[in-house]
Amino acid sequence: MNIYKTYENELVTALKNISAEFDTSRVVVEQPRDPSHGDMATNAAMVLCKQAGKNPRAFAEELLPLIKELNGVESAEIAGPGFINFRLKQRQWADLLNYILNEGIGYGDTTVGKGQPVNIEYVSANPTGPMHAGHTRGAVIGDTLANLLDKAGYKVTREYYFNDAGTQVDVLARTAHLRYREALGEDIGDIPEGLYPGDYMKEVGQALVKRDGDQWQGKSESEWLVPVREFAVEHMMKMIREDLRLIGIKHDVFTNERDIVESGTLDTAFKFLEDLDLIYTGTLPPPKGKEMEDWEPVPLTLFRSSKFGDQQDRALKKRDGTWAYIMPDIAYHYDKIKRGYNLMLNVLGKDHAGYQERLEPTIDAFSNGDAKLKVIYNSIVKVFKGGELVRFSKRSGNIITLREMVEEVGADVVRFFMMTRTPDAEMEFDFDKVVEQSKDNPVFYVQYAHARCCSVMRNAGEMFPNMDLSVKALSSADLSKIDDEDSLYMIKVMAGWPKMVESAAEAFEPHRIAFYLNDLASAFHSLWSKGRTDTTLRFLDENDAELSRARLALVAGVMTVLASGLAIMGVKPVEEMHG
RNA sequence: GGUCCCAUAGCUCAACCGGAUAGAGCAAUUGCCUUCUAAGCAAUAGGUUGUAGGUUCGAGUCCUACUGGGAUCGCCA
Repeated sequence: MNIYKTYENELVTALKNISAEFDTSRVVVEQPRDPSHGDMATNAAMVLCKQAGKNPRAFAEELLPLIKELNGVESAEIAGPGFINFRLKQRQWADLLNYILNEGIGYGDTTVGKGQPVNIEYVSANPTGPMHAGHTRGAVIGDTLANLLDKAGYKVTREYYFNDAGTQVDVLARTAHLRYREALGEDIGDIPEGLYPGDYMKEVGQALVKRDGDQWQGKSESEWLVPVREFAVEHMMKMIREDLRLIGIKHDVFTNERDIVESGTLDTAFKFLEDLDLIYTGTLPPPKGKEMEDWEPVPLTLFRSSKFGDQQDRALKKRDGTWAYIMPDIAYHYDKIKRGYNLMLNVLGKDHAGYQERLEPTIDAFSNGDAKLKVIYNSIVKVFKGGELVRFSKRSGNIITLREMVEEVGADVVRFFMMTRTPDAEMEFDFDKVVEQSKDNPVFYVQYAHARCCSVMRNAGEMFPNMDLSVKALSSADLSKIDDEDSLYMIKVMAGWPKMVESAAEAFEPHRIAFYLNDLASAFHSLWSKGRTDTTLRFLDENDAELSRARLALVAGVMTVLASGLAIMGVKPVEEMHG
């Protein structure tokens, strides 16, 4: 239940009673930024004044009685350019709190997704090494977005796509074979240029020895390449899945390029485009603004993407006749559409800019315009350690792994922190700051609020040993006793949760949840502190069990909403803080 | 050169399909721990939202041009 939406609907109904002609699509009821403006505000007069042929304030005068008659409205007034602000009776807020307690963790669930299947692809790193800091942000964004859309009523599939066929994977196989020889006791010296130098490859070699013994030793590459490659890919994927599990990420579906090709999906997709006369043989113009020494015009198999607004047509085959990288991706999205996804989200690094635009034409063609791909690009994370920028370099093997991050600062910090910026913005992850100055890390602030709630409950248990502190029991408290301004404000912040879920889901912007939780925690910390100086505002009053019960209901509500939000973030709602 | 993204307080960032006096945290200054956990609270200060126009009841948000920063362009992935 979104209380603002409820009032908006009631208001629209009332407006239609005045005149069925009104276009009320832009009428909204929302929470004013400034609480002194009241509980709710509507722009109805300003939006409709033209249709009514009146000036905004005069029209607002006419609408005022309408507002005052809405259920539970205590007062209403006109402000600014024609806003109508109104306040609700205490009872409305008490009822809302009761509702929250009854909904529990499911408070904020909405149906805006209408059960629509949505495919969220994220991480999708190729199996050539462990997860590192650079992968982490996209992983967290994707997973949080999936949680969010799930709560918003979509049918979510979390998908991982990897390439197990390209040159990168052959390099992996060669590295694995070298480490395999090492594990068999050969002195391999330094890892040659062009192979993966990381130590994580050692265990691959050892595992291969364990499985296959020395049967690949001294054989030619053509003999061992395929089996070793397969083994190494499998091993890497296992490693990646374990890494992701460290931050609570588990994909539903893994799809690989080889399957796309071998199952014939790629050929089918290509033929589909051919049949639509979108494939031809031609020559591309030389790339602009870039020195290309080895460029020469060659006839290639091209896709008429320019017909769909692309800058130029795209090559689908290389000059040697093999598929260009884009073709398997095209086929992969063809496959997604065939699997019933009309909404496909893809979380990618910003270096993939243009991916959406390159794939959109084919997606339009495959789905007849019904399917939509939305790529969420995220900027890089700069990792600082010991005051210095850590550069990622696979070559040197000098990478900060996801595992290291989790071991040093914990999964909760990693997950929450990654969500405190819009995906677009670059961010800095400073190990020292995150550990030393906890104020720099909002996850503590939010978790602390939850821990404080738990603390109040524990104290209540001591003060009133016979009181039933279950959420259900507390919801029967006399909530009319909650009438101080700060407590009511607390409820109003909670009232905004369903709307936050909806708007964040519609915009595909999960980071808003983090900011909301911060606000919610802030309201609670403030309320708590009021009780330090003014004992009449404490949650617990030894001499008034009923009042205590009512206030504990409020605390339980805060706990519930915090837990509900933290669930989306994939962060644990802790019961006490340590250290 | 084309395309896309970004520009908001000293720093890092918010601002809910365009709403009222643009908000937090950090850094600065000042109060609050015999009182439900001070990883907290309260307060002060800090702004021509890069520049110039436009659209309208109303613009940080939309449009145009410009300035500055980043990414991208391919038969690479």
